[in-house]
Amino acid sequence: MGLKERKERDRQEMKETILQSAHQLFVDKGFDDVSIRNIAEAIEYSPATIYLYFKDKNEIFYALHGEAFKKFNEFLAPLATVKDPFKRLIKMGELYMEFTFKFPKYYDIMFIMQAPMDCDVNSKEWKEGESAHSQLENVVNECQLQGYFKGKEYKTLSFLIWSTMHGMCSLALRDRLKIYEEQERSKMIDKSFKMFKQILSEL
Amino acid sequence: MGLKERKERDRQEMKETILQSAHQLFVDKGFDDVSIRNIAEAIEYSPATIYLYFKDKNEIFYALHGEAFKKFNEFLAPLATVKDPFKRLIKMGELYMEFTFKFPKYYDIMFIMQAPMDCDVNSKEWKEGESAHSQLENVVNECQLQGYFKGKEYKTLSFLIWSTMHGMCSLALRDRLKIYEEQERSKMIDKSFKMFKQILSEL
DNA sequence: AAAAATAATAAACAGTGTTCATTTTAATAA
DNA sequence: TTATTAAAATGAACACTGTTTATTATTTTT
Repeated sequence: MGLKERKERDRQEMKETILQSAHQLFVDKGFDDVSIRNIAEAIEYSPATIYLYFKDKNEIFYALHGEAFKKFNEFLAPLATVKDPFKRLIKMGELYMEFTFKFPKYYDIMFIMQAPMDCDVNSKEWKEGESAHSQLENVVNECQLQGYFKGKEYKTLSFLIWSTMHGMCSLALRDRLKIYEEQERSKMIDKSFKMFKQILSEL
Repeated sequence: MGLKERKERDRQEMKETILQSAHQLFVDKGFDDVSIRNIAEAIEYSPATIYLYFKDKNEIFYALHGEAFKKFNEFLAPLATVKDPFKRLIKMGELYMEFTFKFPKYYDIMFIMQAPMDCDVNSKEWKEGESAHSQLENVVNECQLQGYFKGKEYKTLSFLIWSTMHGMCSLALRDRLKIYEEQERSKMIDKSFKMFKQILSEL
């Protein structure tokens, strides 16, 4: 009687196949430059078949969005070994930045791209994203227990820290540093990040 | 003998007409959702005509990009009346934020959208953008002369300040604050901006 | 083996940016 | 004023896009 189950398994496998192809193309070219037809061609199915497994391109967006956050959370795994909360916060920033420039297309989909309105706040993809964020809030909170960031609301400060990191990363990714000389440019991110860390340590 | 000149004037007028239509549509719908055909229809010309005045859609992007920065610089005009450099810096941040949420489509094109690689660094559109940025660096520099931000490179700090403002604004514009409760969300930007101003004052 | 259910697809629709041969309009010369 | 030349505008096409639907092929069930 394992028929229904096998059917369901096949279905999940097909979804997985589609997503793997989408993933591959997407990492190379970015979401907007990958068409349904591209994905279909890669898996040697017709474009219409994609629509039997995903409602529309947005649904693929969300799947990749979730995948990106999962990858991001894995990327943050080394944090577990850092006991001191402030050091962990700093390390977190460093990993954030490393991830950004190592997987720019993922960063794009995670934080920059116009995300479709209708997202399911209860999906496991969403939880994956929430996890990363609460990890930040937790470490900031822990810092406060150790005497850092006195008199500052940890949630607000967390958002401010995230904003700063995101600002630097997204301006770089979206080529808004051309106001700086070629040489200056590459070091601007490093220098400002260094300054940011210093400011945090004196807060 | 003013024939060549009139021709050139007509040409500029037509470019202006196209740009005005593009502008209007764009402010409503955003760049990606405005097609060449939309613009053509609005000015009652054929789509092909647009290409007699603009090389491609990117060239229209740049024109609007320049326009946005011009508008932004005008928006910053009130700064001239603020003598104290630190107060001026704060006011600049407030205007930056106000501009962002008043003209989100412009902000998008200025700082978020993937800008085409081939931009002319010597164009007047570009200078307009540079002006806003050097205004920031100048005011930060002036702050230092008054004793603020001791021991910090003003250019680096300027970028860090910009990054923070951009981070908050762009995360909000791109709907990345859904991790916060509906009620909390609307106040998060205000609270973090307030905290940022406080941090700056103690730097 | 026939009937019912499922899966895959070809073809079409309405849209996109862009190009080019053709036609219309305007300026010049006879 | 008319014929010729130069400029401006366009219709139609190309190669794409996301998406839908009627049709065909494949399984599963009777």
